[in-house]
Amino acid sequence: MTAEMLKGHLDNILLAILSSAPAHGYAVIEQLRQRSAGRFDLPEGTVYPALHRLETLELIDSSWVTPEGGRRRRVYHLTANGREALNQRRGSWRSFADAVSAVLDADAVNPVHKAEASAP
Amino acid sequence: MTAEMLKGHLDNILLAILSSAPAHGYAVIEQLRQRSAGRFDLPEGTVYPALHRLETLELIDSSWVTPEGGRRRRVYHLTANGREALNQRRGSWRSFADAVSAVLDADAVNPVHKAEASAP
DNA sequence: CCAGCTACCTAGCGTCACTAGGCTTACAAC
DNA sequence: GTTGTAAGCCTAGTGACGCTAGGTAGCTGG
Repeated sequence: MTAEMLKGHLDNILLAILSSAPAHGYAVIEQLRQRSAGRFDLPEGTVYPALHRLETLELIDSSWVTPEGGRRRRVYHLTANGREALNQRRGSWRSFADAVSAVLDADAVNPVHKAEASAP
Repeated sequence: MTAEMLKGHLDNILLAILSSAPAHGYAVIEQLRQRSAGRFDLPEGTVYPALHRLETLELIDSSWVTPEGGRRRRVYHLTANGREALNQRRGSWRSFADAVSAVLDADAVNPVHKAEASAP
């Protein structure tokens, strides 16, 4: 699971996290860790800039919240645009994932039987 | 299906293509188009450098071949390392894809019923 | 007081797919 | 014969983006 793999997909999963409930950056990171069974354990330097990017794109917006006896946090929530984008991106994720799987599994579903299967 | 999505996955699908049969660059591009039902229609400027990269990593190697009445082509085929790497990468692809799907579909399996379900 | 956690931010780096261009050879049409 | 089109290969440069490394600040417990 290299770092490059995430490129182009980070925005999507961030939107997905925020679609369940508004959350601040740190919480987003924890949610991601949980929902992915520890496979996405992202550094802050990855997540914060991504959130800023999404806000610039107006797919999310933020508000500062100070919980009782806590320090202030920046809480993000999806905009209408964001929700729409998420649905769209879920579709293109499926399309992409299907395409990759199709290529990866093309003739190697069961490599042992390959010769057998492709025989006339 | 943006361009960024492919990052970190291109090598894997190229290895997969070459695992069925050796092929030259142009043929790899066509195979990819076919096996992905047109979703991967990659420019040469993407594929050739990637093939060179894989050769440097010794996951594939190449030989110049001149077919009857044709011009010479550079034909690539998997090395033992390449075949091993492919198996490994198939695993990490599944892991990655599962994680993304898990996050994407977490609470949005049926978004229409969400409000209903989360109501007190 | 200091360690450690929460919580936020950013400049710079390295990787990588893609753009845009160039080159050569086979084959068909005019 | 030359012009066009497709096959076939290559590479310098660009832009996007995740990550590293570093900083700031508040709260809690020993």
